[in-house]
Amino acid sequence: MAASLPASRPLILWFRQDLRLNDNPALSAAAASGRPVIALYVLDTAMRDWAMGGASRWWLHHSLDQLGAALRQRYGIALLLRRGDPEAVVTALAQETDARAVHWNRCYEPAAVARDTRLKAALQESGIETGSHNAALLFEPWQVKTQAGGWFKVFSPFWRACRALPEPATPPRAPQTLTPWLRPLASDALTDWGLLPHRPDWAGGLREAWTPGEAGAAARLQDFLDEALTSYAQGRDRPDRAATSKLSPHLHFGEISPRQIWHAIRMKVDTGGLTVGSNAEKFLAELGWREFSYHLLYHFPALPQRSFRDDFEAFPWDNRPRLLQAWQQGRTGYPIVDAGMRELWHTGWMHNRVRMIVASFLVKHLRQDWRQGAAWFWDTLVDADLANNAASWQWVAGSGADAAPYFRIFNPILQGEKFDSRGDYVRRWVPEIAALPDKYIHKPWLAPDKVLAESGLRLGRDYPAPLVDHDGARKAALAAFASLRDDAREAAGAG
DNA sequence: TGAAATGTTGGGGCG
DNA sequence: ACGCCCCAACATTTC
Repeated sequence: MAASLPASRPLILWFRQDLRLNDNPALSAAAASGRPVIALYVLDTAMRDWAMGGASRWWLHHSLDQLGAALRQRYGIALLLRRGDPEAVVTALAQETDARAVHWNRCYEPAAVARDTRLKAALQESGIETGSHNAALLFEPWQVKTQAGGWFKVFSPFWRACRALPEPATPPRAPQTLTPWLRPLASDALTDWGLLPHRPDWAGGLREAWTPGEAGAAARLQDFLDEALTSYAQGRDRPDRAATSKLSPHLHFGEISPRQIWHAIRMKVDTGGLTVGSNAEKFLAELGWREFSYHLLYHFPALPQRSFRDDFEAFPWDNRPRLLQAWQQGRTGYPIVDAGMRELWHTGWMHNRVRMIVASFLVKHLRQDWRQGAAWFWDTLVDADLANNAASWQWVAGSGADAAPYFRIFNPILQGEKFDSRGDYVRRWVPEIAALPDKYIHKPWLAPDKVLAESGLRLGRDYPAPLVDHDGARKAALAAFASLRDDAREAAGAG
């Protein structure tokens, strides 16, 4: 009877990286409160480090568009859009509307944690109730502990510990009703935020490749379950096949939760038997790597800026913008590397196997600082995610937790021949060498003149000669690594 | 979630 | 027939 008194003070439901209605604990809490709800998204224009990159902004625009439509259709609630320093915007809105409570789902980036902690204290100080919920992770970073009570620095024991915890709860569906707050509020228009590229509009490839939003995420998951899961363990390494889930950007923006994925997989395994089982295990472990990245970032907040292994701070990087730029533009002369970089530029995404290859190439063959690579990925990936990006780059560089040892240097030719054996992937993204026979598709510079001529390819003109020699670059990288070790030994000896 | 260098073995060509 | 050498093919070690 008293549940929806018009005079009841409102609850602010603050959307952040949880742009969905289903399995959204903050939204469920808002519904359960019975209070009128103000749905808010704040564009953070005050952020200094790690402001959203171009590809992410494109995605955000469409995801907010979808969320706004869903809120309106389902609940008759408008998504209020404001920009500025989120702390100030939320505080001001709470005062403006005499809000009784503010609810949100947690973010785990160090700056967001600090901000939310301050905001929570300030709101409570003014007698406003706050609620923060977990919508983004299977397990909270502080929940997973070693025997000794510390945090994990190695993946396998981390994931084992996760699996020993109670399974994540079954994700609830979106609540039936939310009570709208009827007083009109000034809102920005989404188009005013300039999130979409213009002059030039480089987003054509993104539009072809993606459907941002909760419905798009659900469709993507269903497609993966139907088409790719049963051969995931093998197929996931093949960039020439559509064998991965491509859920990463949806996960980043919270259009789907890892809990929803976990349970969808579980249902599939229960009905599908063993062939699904081992593949599902492999896929769940990928969710595990995501959890591990968040675990690392939470407990080592400098992860995006600083090498996890201290000795790596002394690594003799070869700071040469020309090399970095050739890598960014996909003009290294190594087809598998260039294909990956061009896929990234065109679609805002790159196959995971190829990410490892291009990252290894930048850090080891070109000896450019992993932070340069991380910054480029940050700007160009639609799934750019601070925890995943920092942890993964450090993993490849060898500077991270449980990282690949530095001497593990991918051979871009062998990797290409192994995982893109017929060259389909390379031909798609590096069309100028498409006419080369399979034998030379991953090493055009070894093709005899006759073959080059028949393929209509002038090496060094139509397609670059290799930027560096593989064997020489490999040896140089190993030497640089050795110098790091010697420095450490010397320092220890001197100390 | 590598690759290259080095070591070992065994079949077969050949004098 | 026998020993020698060559060199795949595979295993181990090293970076």
